[in-house]
Amino acid sequence: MAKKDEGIQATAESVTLIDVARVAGVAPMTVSRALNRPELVRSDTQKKVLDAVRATGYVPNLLAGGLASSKSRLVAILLPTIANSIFADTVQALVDRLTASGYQTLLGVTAYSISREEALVEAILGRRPDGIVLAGTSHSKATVARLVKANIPVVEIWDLTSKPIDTVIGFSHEQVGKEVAQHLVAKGYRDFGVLSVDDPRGLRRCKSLIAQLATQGIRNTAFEIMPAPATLQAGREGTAKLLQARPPRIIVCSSDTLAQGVLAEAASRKLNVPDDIAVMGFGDLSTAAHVYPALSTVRVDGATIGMEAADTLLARFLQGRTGAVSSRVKIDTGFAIIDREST
Amino acid sequence: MAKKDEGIQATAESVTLIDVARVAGVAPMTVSRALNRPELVRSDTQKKVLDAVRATGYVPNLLAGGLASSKSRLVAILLPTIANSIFADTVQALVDRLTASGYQTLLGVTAYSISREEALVEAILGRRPDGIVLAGTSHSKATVARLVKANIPVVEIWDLTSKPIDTVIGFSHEQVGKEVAQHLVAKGYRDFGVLSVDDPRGLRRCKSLIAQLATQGIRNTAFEIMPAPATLQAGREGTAKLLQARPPRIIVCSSDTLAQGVLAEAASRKLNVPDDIAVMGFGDLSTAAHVYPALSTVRVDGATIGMEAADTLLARFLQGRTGAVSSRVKIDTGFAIIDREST
DNA sequence: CTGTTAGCGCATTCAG
DNA sequence: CTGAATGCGCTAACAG
Repeated sequence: MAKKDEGIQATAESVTLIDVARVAGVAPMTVSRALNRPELVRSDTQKKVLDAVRATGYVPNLLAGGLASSKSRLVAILLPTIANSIFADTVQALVDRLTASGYQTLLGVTAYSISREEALVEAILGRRPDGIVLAGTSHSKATVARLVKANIPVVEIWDLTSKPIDTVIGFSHEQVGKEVAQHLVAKGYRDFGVLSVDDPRGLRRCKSLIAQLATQGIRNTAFEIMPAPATLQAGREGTAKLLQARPPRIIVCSSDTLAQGVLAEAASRKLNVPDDIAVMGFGDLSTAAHVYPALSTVRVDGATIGMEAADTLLARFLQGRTGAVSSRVKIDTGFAIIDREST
Repeated sequence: MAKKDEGIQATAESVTLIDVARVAGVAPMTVSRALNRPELVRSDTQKKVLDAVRATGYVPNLLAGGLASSKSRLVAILLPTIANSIFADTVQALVDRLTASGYQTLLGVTAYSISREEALVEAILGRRPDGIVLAGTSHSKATVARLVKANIPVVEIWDLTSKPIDTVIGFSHEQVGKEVAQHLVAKGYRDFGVLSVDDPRGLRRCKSLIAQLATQGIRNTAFEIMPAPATLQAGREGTAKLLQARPPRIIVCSSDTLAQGVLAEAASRKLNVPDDIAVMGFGDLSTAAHVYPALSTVRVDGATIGMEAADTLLARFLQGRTGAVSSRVKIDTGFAIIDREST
């Protein structure tokens, strides 16, 4: 490469450890130690090194470091979506905690597609992350195989399963559906409409609810499925469809966003909630709660899921490469039915 | 779990290029080419390689690849927050497009803190990303210096400045404030209340609005600043404060979330919008628009910003390492005032 | 079209 | 506590 030639401006072709060592008057290895394990270095050499780092504007090359140490200090997070996200709290908590411990986060968006997830997992594994967090517990065989082979901590979140790949943190969507059904039947409801978007976990909640209703003798439940993503508009349209058939006494939604659409549609039809028609959502979107005091919902603690996931990973990292010992941890974060009806 | 005692189970200590080469009966370099530039390889060798890859379960180590080629195929994105995010559309578009072109995205959350941004930039630059996207145009000197020195494409989004580090894509927050003021004054409003959260860009919009009002002879504008993040609750409380002094004819908010709070508070006080009190938001949150047909707002096209940012980066990547030639591109994506008042 | 040689920048051994 | 050798897994730049 041309040394001075046209004298392109201070392009400073990357400063390396060696440059710093030269300036500090020590061996490269000493610089590395001063930066990564300061406790192994005398404080005066430490100072020399830090001065040299500042003087040179050295930025450690983590690719090289990772390659040499096979520790990337990277954690990958795979989510269906970030727009309109009930995962926002989870991600925020996760990223916060990991960043505080010196880990960086690689973000992948699967768009609810198992094949996209598969491609992403492969691409991401190439980056040799120290850990990976996946939303959901339903993955392709190939994905699971790769994950297992990668031999790193894997945390599946926002769901529960009897056979986690490694660790799972979340709650049972079937249980949500079942308990909501029981709760509402106990309150006296008999005539249900169910409105869901086409998202796997939402559908499972709704199907479980319908199944539970059936076991309690309620079989005439109308079920409307809208294409993802959940929007207010989808909620309104779905409501219109449910109402034009045989108006149910209560509409249960797969998410609060949808539920808000129901409320908006109800308002525009001068239907009173919950007296004319009751509405149950999911997710405890704070927006919804404040604007619609009558909206009942199911609260899930997204932030806790994120924190637990981060802590699980960090604990694993500390205990070092434990080999392929999957501990198969299962944490049920639970959920709470929030009944906001004034009745 | 140890199957063969000390023989830890099929830990398959990472398959490398060399293993694949051996299986395929070719040189390592040929494997590399078959994977990265298939057009340079005969199709039968290509096939042998792919078979070997499948047989071995090889996953390329991108750390090593990046180190050797000084191309990481990584793009970093720095945002103030992802919760309650008006950035969601932007990120979605950005990630989608970059992923489609084989780039992965590293996510950093700055929490509106310039010092956190500084630390994050340093950490992220260590990963040698091929490009970086930052929200905002206000950074510490050290951050800018590092970014310039890194000699990679830098895209600043969601704002505009006369001195971009490299490329800037967004709109002028001062202009938003000014035009909103002009618009509302032209409609006859004289008595304003302004409600903002303590977020730099939101404050700039509000201050600009107040300044413009002043130049038009309106100086009695009440200004309430709530701590970030913007929540519905903050909107309600801020409204209460504004109303208890001298109720304004219109309340302008730094965001739609806040505006929804205003609307909720107004509703609970039986105030009619926009007749008793008008409300102007920012961001065109679809939720707000559907639920409150009377909420005026400023629409910004987040998805376009994301797409433009991705395209800018991809174009730069294609044209190769151009050296330190910062083209200083400036793209004004504009904004639109949406007046939903029935008047 | 394919193989060979030589690092990329750092951390893991060991010595001293 | 510090230094020297060695290689992580891959690709650029050449040769053939």
